[in-house]
Amino acid sequence: MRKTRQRDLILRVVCTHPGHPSLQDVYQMARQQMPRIGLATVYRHLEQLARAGVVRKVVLGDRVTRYDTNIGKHYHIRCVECGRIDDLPLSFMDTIHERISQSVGYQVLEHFLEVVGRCPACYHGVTVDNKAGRQ
Amino acid sequence: MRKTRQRDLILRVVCTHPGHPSLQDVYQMARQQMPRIGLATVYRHLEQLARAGVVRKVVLGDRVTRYDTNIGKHYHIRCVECGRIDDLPLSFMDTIHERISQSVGYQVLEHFLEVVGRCPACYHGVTVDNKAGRQ
DNA sequence: ATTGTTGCAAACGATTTGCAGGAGG
DNA sequence: CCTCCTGCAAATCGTTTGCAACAAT
Repeated sequence: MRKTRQRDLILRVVCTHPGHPSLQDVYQMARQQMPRIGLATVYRHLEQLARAGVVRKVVLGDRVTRYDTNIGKHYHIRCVECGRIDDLPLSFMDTIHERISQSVGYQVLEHFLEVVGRCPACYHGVTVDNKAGRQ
Repeated sequence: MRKTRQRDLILRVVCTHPGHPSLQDVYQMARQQMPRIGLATVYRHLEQLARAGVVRKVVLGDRVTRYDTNIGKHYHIRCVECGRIDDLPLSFMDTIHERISQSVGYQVLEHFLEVVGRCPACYHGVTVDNKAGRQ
């Protein structure tokens, strides 16, 4: 992989981002520094970063792909009103894999836990509604 | 809501189905009995059934909407190769809601657990590959 | 010079909506 | 006869891919 201005920018943007940026989020942020950058370029670099293990690709119930800069195994909570994502302070259940592969015949690869709710802001009626999405 | 031939058919089809049919699945099955039925009709009735609590709408990591006829709270396992879905023999964690709403400020509404793996058939190289989909 | 990378635009996959005509009550 | 429901087609939404021009080595 070559070193390019785009690559550097995307890496910088995604690593700087505190939260769980979606492809569109990263794209918008990148455009502020490089207005003519293409969505596909951002997409391909994020995929590559995910394959390389630098970020973790996350798909939740709202069907949006997000790239998590927190590599460690953990779960997420999503606000049904505004789309905000937070990490869950819940210990990762490593034992689940063995427990399951016994009972179902599956070879277990991974598992995801998603909690859905209303974030503090939305719960108190201050809904901002960046992006809704429910199931 | 009126009683129509389409409505009856869709209810019958979805309730008959043993598994976790997607919109497309129900559509295809319905078409066998009523070839000119529209996808939108199936979609709208399934949404309505979900709202009425007759079926449960489920979105997993492959982004496909499925309608689960098993109303009880439970989790799912998905085969990364062929897209097969099964219920998980894992007790539903009711305590999770209280535990979480304490630590994060969210009002917790619901939670989903998805295990991803390879089903017996695909694990043993007999992959049928109905529909792939990974994250 | 070679070859991987970029930007644009178009393809995709699945869901969701608009609307004129049709059927239920 | 009045509405709600239906089928068709088109819109949407986000992701993914094809490709000719471009830039890194």
